[in-house]
Amino acid sequence: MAVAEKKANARDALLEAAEALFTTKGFEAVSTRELAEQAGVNLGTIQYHFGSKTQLFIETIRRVMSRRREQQPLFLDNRPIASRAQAIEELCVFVYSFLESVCHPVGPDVCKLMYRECLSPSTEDPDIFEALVSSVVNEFIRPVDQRLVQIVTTLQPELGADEAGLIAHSVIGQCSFYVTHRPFVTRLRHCDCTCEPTFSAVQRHVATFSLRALGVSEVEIETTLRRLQGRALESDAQRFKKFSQRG
Amino acid sequence: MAVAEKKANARDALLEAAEALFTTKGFEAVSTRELAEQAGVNLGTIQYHFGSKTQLFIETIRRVMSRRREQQPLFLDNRPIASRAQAIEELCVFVYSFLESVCHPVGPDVCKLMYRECLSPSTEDPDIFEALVSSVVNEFIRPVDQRLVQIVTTLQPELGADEAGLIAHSVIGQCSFYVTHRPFVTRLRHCDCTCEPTFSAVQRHVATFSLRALGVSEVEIETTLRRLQGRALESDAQRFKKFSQRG
DNA sequence: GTCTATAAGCAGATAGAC
DNA sequence: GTCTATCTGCTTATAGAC
Repeated sequence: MAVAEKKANARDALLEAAEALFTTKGFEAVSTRELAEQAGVNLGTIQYHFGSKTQLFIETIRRVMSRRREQQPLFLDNRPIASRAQAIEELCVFVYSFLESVCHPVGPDVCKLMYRECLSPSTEDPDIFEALVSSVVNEFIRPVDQRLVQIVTTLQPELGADEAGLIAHSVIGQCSFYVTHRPFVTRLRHCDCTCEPTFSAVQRHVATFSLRALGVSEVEIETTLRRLQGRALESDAQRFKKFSQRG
Repeated sequence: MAVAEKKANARDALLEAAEALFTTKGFEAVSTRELAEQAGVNLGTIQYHFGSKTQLFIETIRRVMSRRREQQPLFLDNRPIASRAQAIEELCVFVYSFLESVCHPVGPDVCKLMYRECLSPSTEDPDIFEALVSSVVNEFIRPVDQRLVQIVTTLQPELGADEAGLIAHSVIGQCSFYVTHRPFVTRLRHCDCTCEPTFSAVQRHVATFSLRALGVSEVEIETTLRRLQGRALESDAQRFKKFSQRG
């Protein structure tokens, strides 16, 4: 489509274009001609700098995923959790921020990339599969999982690692549902749950549902949500947006 | 690959081959030549009977999804729920059976099909998108959602339709997590959660987590799971397998 | 390091014989 | 209704001039 942006460096221009095209359309659907045109470079440049379309894709995955990690320190900064009340608060902040980050990505949509590519035939290439899985796990899933396990074991210190892990899956699963099932839920409910006013209800529900399952009382939940209202949650979302936009 | 099965009818042979190939490899990754070869028919037969590869794919989606619905009446037969105790039991049966059906599909893997195709560029074709979304919602998501809403509103009759729907999302989201995140969780946990002995722990966890969030007491949960152990859950899984295999 | 030109192959769709 | 042969357009990758 649009071409002719200033290019400092053919290699970097290609990586930029690859990021934009691969994350929106997927590996198979993007042709090398399209990549070259978007980057404003010659077709042969891809072979010269990367050797193949596959290798360019792999480098793009690594770049995107490692940037994603830098962009989400907000609810993952592993600030120590001193009290039960703080753990409850951190879980709320986590759910609100994580849902925001997966439903309304500001940069490239890494969720779409990982779900699409992990099911698509491109992953029959073992190089692509390995790059995808290791990048996604190290830069995206593991930090999220670790933070959740930290929160959960503060709330229930008697829990083993396996049980805490399963609880982390339940929280992540509830959130990513709205990404993986989005078109189907939109049709089913006749509204897009990732848009307001439903989105706020979704955030509140996932936080509440998870806290109830963790044995937190209604009073504690209400108090925390009211305390956070208009303060930490919003400021955290703000911080996320600001941080992401400068990335 | 393998060819030369007896073909009663070229059209049916093509639909059979299309089901096998499209569900395992996806729309883009299957060529018309491959389809014709697998079906043991001539290449031109596809155009003659279906007009295009796209139309053959759409008919395949409809066929697969409507068959899927017939295969899962077990936890969706909408048998009336008379008591709170029965609602708790039905939720357990639902979670165990639903997880089994999505993690260990006996026929074509409809989950893989829907998640892959819904993110892939094939859905830029509005005909494919419409066929996919309406089939998935009508034959797969809505029955599951309705059953869950029925169970949840028995447990908490004061709930509105929106809140009950959000709880249904939470249950489905927890289950489908193990499908959509399977390769990543396998790497993260160094074991495949869809295989024993972890799979049983997952089933038990999702049921317990959801019931706790619905305010069901530990005693009620324990009693129900113990009662179902070796009886309803297993027999329901058996029924599912038997029913599916004859499909 | 970047360019043009082209190779080699596969895609979906079609024309026309039978 | 099924076949063969072919058309047109696309893909990735490469060879060689500059």
